[in-house]
Amino acid sequence: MANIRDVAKSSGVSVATVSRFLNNKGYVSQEAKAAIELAIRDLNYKPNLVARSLSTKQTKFIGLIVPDIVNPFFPELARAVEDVALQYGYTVVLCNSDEDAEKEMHYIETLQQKYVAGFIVTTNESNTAQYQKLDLPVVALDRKIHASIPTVTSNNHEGAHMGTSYLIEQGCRHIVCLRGPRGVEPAEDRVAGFLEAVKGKGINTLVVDCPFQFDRSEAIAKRLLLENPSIDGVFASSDISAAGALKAAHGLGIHVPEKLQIIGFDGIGLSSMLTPGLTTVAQDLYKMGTIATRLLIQSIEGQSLSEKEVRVPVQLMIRGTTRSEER
Amino acid sequence: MANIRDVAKSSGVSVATVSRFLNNKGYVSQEAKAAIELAIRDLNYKPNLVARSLSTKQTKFIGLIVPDIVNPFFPELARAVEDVALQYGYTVVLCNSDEDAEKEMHYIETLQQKYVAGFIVTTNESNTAQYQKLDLPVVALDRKIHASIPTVTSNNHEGAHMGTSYLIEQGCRHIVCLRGPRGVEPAEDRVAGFLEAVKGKGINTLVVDCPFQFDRSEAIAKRLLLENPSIDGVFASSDISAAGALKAAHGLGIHVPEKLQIIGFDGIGLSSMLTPGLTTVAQDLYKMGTIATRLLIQSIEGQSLSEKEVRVPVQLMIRGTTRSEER
DNA sequence: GAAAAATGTGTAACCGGTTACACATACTAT
DNA sequence: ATAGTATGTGTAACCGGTTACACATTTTTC
Repeated sequence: MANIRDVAKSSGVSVATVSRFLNNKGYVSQEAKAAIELAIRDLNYKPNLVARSLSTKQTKFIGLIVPDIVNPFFPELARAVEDVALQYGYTVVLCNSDEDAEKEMHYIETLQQKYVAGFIVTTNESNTAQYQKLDLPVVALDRKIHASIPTVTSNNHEGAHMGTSYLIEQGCRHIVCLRGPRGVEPAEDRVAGFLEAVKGKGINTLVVDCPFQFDRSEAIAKRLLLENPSIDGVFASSDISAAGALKAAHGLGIHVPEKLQIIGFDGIGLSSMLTPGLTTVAQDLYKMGTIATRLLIQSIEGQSLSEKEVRVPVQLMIRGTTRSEER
Repeated sequence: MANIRDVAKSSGVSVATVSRFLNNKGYVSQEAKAAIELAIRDLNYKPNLVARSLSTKQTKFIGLIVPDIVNPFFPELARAVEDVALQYGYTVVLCNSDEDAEKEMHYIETLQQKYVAGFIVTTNESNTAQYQKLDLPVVALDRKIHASIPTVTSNNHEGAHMGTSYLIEQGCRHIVCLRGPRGVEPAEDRVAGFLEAVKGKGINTLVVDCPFQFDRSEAIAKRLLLENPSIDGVFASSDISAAGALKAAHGLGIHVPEKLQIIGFDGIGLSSMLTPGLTTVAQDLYKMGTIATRLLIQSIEGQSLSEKEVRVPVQLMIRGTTRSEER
């Protein structure tokens, strides 16, 4: 593989000139440019990005930290991150943390040793301190890590309020809220939105902890539905949990939406694949991912951030797990 | 950040000795070891992996090329790849190719410039030639690229045969095969398995092209079911397509599995979330991913490969979209 | 007791870029 | 005519590791 010195020799200029040409920096005469271009083509020269990184202390790698890429929520974000990254010449390093602070730490350290340019974080560990003292750009996606870290989230509170209100409008009087894990900011916001929507409406409510996992959600919903036959509505804090609840209802022979209405949150692809289609408070995941990535790249490239905290609006997707008006 | 020269100075030895210590290579006396260990702790020294890479022309990055991480099939592979990679100190670079040969080429080139250590490829472009002339280790996962490239696949032919035979056993007499895209090796093998299973059984069959996409699959299935009311079985080449068919059947008021039985292929998480649960020919995706990654790492680290072509067995998962024996 | 092998260490070149700085020339302004 | 600015270029140090090679000392072998 040809290197920059070969190009310099072949084009009759110095490496500095070639480097200036490559980086569009400083003065390079037209003749020099032409000669260098020719040499580059001749030699099929490609700059060695590792050498460049060593010198500049910067790579074009972005670390994307997700709890588990198998959870269908995250690929939708990852996809958006990757698209924007590619557009700006970056590549994405995938890090599954399993919500394990240690594993997450490990990734942060290793990638730092590899001069990663920045991180997009979709996890909510106690590593807050780590991220702050890290002097690398970080953007929090879908969950807030710390006030000092740029964040892209949905309007979770409003979304939950909207979804819950819709359940009430459609006639639910005994609603269970399958809330997400404690301490996860969006989950907390959604419970708050739920509670606010329900307040003073004379609704019988039940708030139950429920992880963002299908199997666990199904089991929890099954138990609840058995123990409380009067439940006629489920507000789930995630589509995965809603899917679990739907499956549980089917298993118990409870008709959805006639006897039980269910509403999810997220708007992942899965929600439209279920039968009936899942009514859900859809986040614009793709948009969230692109915004977060653009913020990160801005920050990497030393521009001041256009915004520090972005809230993407949320949209109620009405499908088959709630009764439609016309019935 | 301390560098190796700082460590050398602080421990009173030369950089060569420190380097030998770090890499467990060559002779280092006990005293030197102790002094270096101390210095490393003192200075909180972490080797600069970029500098190392420049010198060794090797990184610990693995490129994972997938068509689209949003397709739930691929995260399950990605997860396995990542787990094994982490175990061996590698990190995974995520590349969505969108089945676009050009995009794929772009990734291959860029990552080569970054000294990526090897590739795991789950796409089936015409880039065969590229991969061959690439003098980097490559492993093909879930699809064969070329005889010269180590490959990990499922027993697709046998699986399709098994699934189709099961449909016949359960009474299907007019089966449609939703086959995957042309030229994709596993899709071809599955059609072949289907055709073999059906041969001479007096089964009315229909083989239809159908991409691995939910929406398209639903639309195609809908049309087929409307045009051919006698169809009583669907053998889909992927769970995604099967999910589309299931949704189509529901939409048309066709009861599954009473009037129509459906069987998928892949065994992704989605299959158990549907109602009824999808009967499917399950691949052991996690295992496939781990084997592929281990092969790649073996190859990167210069060991001769234990196997060149691995076929992972497949398992029929009987769930609710087929009639169970006891009915 | 001499030769051979094993152990231990340091110097300096190398990987392939970037860039500070010195220097040269051409143009512009006064 | 002269200073000042814009344009253009090259040398060499630097980023932070690895490693070939030379050399010294100790241990083993016969």
